[in-house]
Amino acid sequence: MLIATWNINGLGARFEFLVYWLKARRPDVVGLQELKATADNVPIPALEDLGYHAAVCGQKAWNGVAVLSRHPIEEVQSGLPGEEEAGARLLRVKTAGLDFTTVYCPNGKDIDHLDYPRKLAWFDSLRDYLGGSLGADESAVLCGDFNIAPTRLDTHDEDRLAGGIHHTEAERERFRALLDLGFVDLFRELHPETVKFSWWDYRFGAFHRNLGLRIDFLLATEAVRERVQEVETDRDYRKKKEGLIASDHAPVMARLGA
DNA sequence: ATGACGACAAACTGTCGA
Repeated sequence: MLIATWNINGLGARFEFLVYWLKARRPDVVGLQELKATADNVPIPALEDLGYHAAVCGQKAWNGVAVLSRHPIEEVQSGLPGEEEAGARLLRVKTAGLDFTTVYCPNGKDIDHLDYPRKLAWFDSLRDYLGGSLGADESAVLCGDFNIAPTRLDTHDEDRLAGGIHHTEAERERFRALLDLGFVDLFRELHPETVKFSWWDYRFGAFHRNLGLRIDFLLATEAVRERVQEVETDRDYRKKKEGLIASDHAPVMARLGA
């Protein structure tokens, strides 16, 4: 079974590219972020034709998350409780035997911006919400765009960027607090020393110079981690495909055994 | 190296992203 997370940067702009990727990789379950679309803008019949069920937590223009699954989906939670003002950023479902949550965590903009303390507070809310509802032996996945580079291995320039947005100790504490709930970072578990990014700026020729960040994660509980065979960043799909423009994020995928 | 890119809403420019 293949699970994945992907910030697609606009469902309307990316749908054809998304279909292309779904056909190529055939993931069983995928968490999508940054739909920038409402639920009724999601082309459900086209997804059904490809064999996917869909659950959507959307809003106009910004944010928005969804789960696509080749297995039936039971929606558990749409929106992070207490953080409604931050937008459509969390969706939790049961599918394929998993407690599967996908999140689009706030960016924060800059450490001097009002959005930065709001970002930290949002992570506190996420920890409190999950901490109160996560079963110890559960097969749970928490995936998405976390907008935090957890360690110096997860950024192209720790020396220059440390202390700035995505690289502050306060953000990194928030990330570790999620791990403390019983999650592990699947990519880092399998590749303790590997520098591989999941996001590259559209500007500066950043992708081709590999000036990126690893901010998209598949976190999972031990029951899932035991099943993991491989984890990879689908870097090839950060590239233009048949004239279609890619997202600025690459998908991150994990192969699970039975 | 902070400009370059791209999406979106609304309007042909501004805001946001990370």
